[in-house]
Amino acid sequence: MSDHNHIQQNHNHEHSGLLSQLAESGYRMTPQRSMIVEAIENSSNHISAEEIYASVVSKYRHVNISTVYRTLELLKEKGLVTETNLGNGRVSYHPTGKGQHHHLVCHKCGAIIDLDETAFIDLKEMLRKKYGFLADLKHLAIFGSCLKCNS
Amino acid sequence: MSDHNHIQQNHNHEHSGLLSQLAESGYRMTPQRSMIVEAIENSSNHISAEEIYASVVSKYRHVNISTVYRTLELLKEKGLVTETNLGNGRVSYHPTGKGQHHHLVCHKCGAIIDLDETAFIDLKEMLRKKYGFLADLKHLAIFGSCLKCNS
DNA sequence: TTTCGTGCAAACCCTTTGCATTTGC
DNA sequence: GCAAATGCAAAGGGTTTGCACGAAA
Repeated sequence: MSDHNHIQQNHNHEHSGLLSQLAESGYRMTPQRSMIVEAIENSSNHISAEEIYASVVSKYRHVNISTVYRTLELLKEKGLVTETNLGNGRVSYHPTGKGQHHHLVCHKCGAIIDLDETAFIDLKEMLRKKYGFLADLKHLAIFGSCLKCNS
Repeated sequence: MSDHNHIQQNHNHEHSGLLSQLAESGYRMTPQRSMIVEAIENSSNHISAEEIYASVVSKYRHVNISTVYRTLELLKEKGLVTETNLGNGRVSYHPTGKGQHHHLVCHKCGAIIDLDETAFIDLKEMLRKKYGFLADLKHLAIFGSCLKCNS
């Protein structure tokens, strides 16, 4: 469920972008990091820590989920992935370089509708002008009910 | 910290509004519920489960936090309180009857700026028209950095 | 070889649940 | 008196941490 709305492709085929950027920052190249990064880059859209773990473990059984969390921590610090709270205590990750987008999360059917990054330009501008607040709209998820569910 | 932006008052002084509404729904009146509801209604703005618990326990030592969670569950079901995720894995509660508002959360200093419920009317309308999505904007928190922090 | 990264297990935080007891009505 | 609410303690889910071992540079 909730994946039929993800129509975003991977137009950007530089090999292991995130991985090479980690390496350039002086971090070591390990098979685990390589697989974790691959899972993130191959995900159609956003992917949770558990999903990354599942993907990696299906290749190498001996990977531990704490390594996934530690790698995500690194990637976040370096600004290479963006974290989005999609509700239900679930946090998802997305490579920053793939472009930002926003989420409309239907609390009835669980569908996630993606909006491109320009969708909230007006909102952002309003908040800046009125409140001097620089909204970090890489992270925005709005909850509600979708077209199908509020018929 | 983060409380200096809460300048909202309790203009609505009917005695124990939430409590009487619970009673009208057939639920029993207990000292625990009364204290929990009081803590919510007296909070300047939004209050977490732990904060409610702390407030109640300071009066009657024998209250248990599970009772707080169970009462919040009831109040949510009845639509008497609104739940807002202010980040940091912490969820806050607010009496629905006090009027809705939105939050700008500064991830640098932790300040929470309140916006009144009309602030996102345009946004809501845009989402409805463009996507048929009925945004539930009782819950909205936007993260970013505030005027003081992005000087 | 030496520092960094990993696996493992245990701890963590917040929230939920099962069950026996107490309480409101 | 009886159903509903509570306290307690234990479990749950997702995430983090300490530590000794293993692997990258």
